[in-house]
Amino acid sequence: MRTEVKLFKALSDTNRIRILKMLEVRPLCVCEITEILGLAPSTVSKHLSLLRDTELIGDMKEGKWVNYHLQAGADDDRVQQLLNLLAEWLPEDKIIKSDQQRAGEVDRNILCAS
Amino acid sequence: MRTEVKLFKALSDTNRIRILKMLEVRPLCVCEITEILGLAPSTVSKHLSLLRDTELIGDMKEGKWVNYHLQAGADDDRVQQLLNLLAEWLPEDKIIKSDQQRAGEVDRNILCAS
DNA sequence: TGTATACTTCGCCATATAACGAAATGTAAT
DNA sequence: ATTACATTTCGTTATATGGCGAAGTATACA
Repeated sequence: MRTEVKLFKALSDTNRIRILKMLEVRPLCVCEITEILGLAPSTVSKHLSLLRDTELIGDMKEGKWVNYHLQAGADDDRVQQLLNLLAEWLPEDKIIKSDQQRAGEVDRNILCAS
Repeated sequence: MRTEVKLFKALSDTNRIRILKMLEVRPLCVCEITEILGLAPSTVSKHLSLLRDTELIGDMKEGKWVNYHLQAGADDDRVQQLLNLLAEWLPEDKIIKSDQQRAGEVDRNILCAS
């Protein structure tokens, strides 16, 4: 039951839901997510490692950036089921829609260290 | 997004998951759930009202008892989707199996005020 | 009417969580 | 090498959460 509770805990935070919904658009690095959420980088990093612990997301190093992505085709069925649910949810949420649009537009080269 | 987060929060506690899985067997009153969980009645009552707030469960007064039941055919699709997921999950969990067996066996007339 | 029973509400305490900034780590570019 | 930058880790703080027992409410039964 530990796994299940951990999954639900991971999903029970507004900022983590926002992150997952952004990642539906495309993989993003920490500074892009940080910019969109408007939180401190350390805070975002913590949310991301929590999500990664549940395998809802994964990461890929690319030079000095770390790209986070949804764990498509996750080993754990439960992860996939929850991501599927979430993909159908919140289609009309204003914050989510705005986040997703920004996720499509942000450019890390302009954004970071500007 | 508030509703979604609230739903996930409701599900991110071991004892609340146990309650929902017990209620898959049949409706139960507070003292039955209290007995199975081994918590203080006030604690169980709090969990139940939190679950009721999300409409994952509903209640029906029956004399001096309050029967809680899963919200089958919930108004909110999301509630139904989560209950469906949960119904498939944890089929082999020892605690859940034991809880469910006890839920099938307990008799409030013997149990309460004994 | 009074007493027992089932449940809820309230106040309290311990722990968990989310936020931040500062410091540490690792990579790229000069 | 040195510097800059992206990210993580650590320490701290404020708030949220889950637990309990005591007191309150409501219903049934004597």
